[in-house]
Amino acid sequence: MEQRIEKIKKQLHSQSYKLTPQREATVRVLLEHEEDHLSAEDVYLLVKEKAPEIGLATVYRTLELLSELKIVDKINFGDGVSRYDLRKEGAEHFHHHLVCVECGSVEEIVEDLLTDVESRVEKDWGFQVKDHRLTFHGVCKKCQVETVKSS
Amino acid sequence: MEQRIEKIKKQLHSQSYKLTPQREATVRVLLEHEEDHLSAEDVYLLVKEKAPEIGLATVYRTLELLSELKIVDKINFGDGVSRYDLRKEGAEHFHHHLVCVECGSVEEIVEDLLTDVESRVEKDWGFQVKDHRLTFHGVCKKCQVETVKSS
DNA sequence: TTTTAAATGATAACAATTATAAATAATAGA
DNA sequence: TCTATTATTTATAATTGTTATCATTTAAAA
Ligand SMILES: [Zn+2]
Ligand SMILES: [Zn+2]
Ligand SMILES: [Zn+2]
Ligand SMILES: [Zn+2]
Repeated sequence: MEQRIEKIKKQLHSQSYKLTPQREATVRVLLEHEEDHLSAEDVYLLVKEKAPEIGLATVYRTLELLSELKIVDKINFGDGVSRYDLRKEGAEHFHHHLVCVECGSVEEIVEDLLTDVESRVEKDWGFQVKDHRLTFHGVCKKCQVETVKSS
Repeated sequence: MEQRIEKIKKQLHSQSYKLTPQREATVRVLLEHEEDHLSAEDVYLLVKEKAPEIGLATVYRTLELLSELKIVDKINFGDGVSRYDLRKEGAEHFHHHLVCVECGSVEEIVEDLLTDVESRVEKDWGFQVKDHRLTFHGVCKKCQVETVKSS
């Protein structure tokens, strides 16, 4: 935890941004909920628990800043809200998601499955890939079992 | 054109929906702008040109309906708007997109590059894939040339 | 310390989307 | 056909997520 905060602090400093108390509180919330996919509002409410004086605008600004520095990725699962997802330690690219259409759960795939696909895209379409967003929609393991049971 | 409208009409009827004049006008706009990625507002303005009496809410409802029937796919490129994209004729899955971070252009990949990846996901993660969303962010062919020129 | 710039908090403004209710059109039954 | 019922649409209000504004605070520089 502390190490990762320290690292993020350095990333901010390298672009001459400061890790203010508000920003640190926000980053801590993101770290403590790394498995989740929090909306700005979610983050705001969680940060408020430890630092009640923080404003919603500051949370939005912080998340925007962290996005620009590629510390978090902004993602949208189709409900009207943006969600903010910490990059995995040392990850070059954004990780992938499995969204269950039955229960709404979101699972993560950290492994980069797209190496081959991306070289094809570069070669055959002449498009220089910098990053990607890949989400699978389907039925999670748990819901598959449920379906079998109830049939 | 007429064939595809006829087909969509049947898809609607099969779920006991009607192809009202407003819905037809909306579908026509989508067909005429198949290469584009129109927002609800975009569609509304274009439909209004031929059927000025249509209301924005109707366009939203129609797009929602077409989404449910998998006639169009709703996609979000990270600006705050949903965009609506007709499924390619006979396509099983949603096609992919190449978004240029320089010029904002959006190119399409109709070929399904994910067959292997999806079978891995099914096998190794036990997730039953129904559909996907894949977008690459990077530099398009044209902007790569620009960069070379100006350097 | 004084000056300057950066960051914050409260709140207003904005834009996209959804909900509501009255009007219209289509459909089915008598 | 007329009537009743249902589906659909229009106009508009309400809601929601996000961004902009501005006065205030904090931190850094001179
Ligand atoms: Zn994630
Ligand atoms: Zn599930
Ligand atoms: Zn497309
Ligand atoms: Zn480009």
